[in-house]
Amino acid sequence: MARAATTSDAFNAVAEPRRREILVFLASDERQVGEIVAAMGLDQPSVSKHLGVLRSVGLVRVRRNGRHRLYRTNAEAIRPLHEWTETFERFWQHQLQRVKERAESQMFPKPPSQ
Amino acid sequence: MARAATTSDAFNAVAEPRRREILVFLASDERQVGEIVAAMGLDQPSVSKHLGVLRSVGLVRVRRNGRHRLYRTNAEAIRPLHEWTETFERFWQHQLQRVKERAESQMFPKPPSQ
DNA sequence: TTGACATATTCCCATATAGGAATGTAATGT
DNA sequence: ACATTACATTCCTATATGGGAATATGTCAA
Repeated sequence: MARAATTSDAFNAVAEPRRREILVFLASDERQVGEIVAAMGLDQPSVSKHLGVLRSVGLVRVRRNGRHRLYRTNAEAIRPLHEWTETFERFWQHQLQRVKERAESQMFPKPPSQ
Repeated sequence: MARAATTSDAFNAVAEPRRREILVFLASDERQVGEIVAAMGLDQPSVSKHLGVLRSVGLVRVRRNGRHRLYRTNAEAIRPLHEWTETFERFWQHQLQRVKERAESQMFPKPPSQ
């Protein structure tokens, strides 16, 4: 079997770095495609294709305005990723704790027991 | 150009759902490959290959013990994903706020101005 | 040494890319 | 109607995939 499609879910869609950039760029304001092209330094068809992927998994919303199309990030669609990563939060806190404790025991070594 | 390698970063590595399952499974305890195989219902070479991808981006750590290898999730490596998604948190909160306000204005419609 | 066990690696193949180039389509102004 | 602007879509190709099957590697036990 091949790799799952980029359009299969948000995890696959955001694996591409340019798509992450686009999502950040569109997070605060609506933008037309031309603005995204200018900001990303990609050519227009590439941007349109990335937007197509993002649209197909609900990561962006479009609105037509004359001959322009206004895209905006749909932050809600990023929540599942946030929540998945959050399940590991307590573990990396434990790991940091261990690192910290080891560092402190280097600075203030405990006397050998006995 | 083709899609970036699954081994190129954590974003690409976790795009595969079985790898996400493995990471969850290995989050709390060390496990040997055989246990992962049993838990995932994949066959052994597939699991080894997934572990190889996860290892190459630092998402898991291995320790050898006799003929076994003990894998464990390195939660620290998931933090960058968490932090990236976190940049959108305030936006989805705004969006929810707007949805909430619209729902409330349906229940308690404002009188038309003028 | 030989065999059994645990895991990794290699080879195979259908499939999906991302970008580049070219072309299609829809809306506007004149 | 026609040219122009703003996007989307299609075609192309090198490349990486994930699973299955087979095989290699490494470790222990007798």
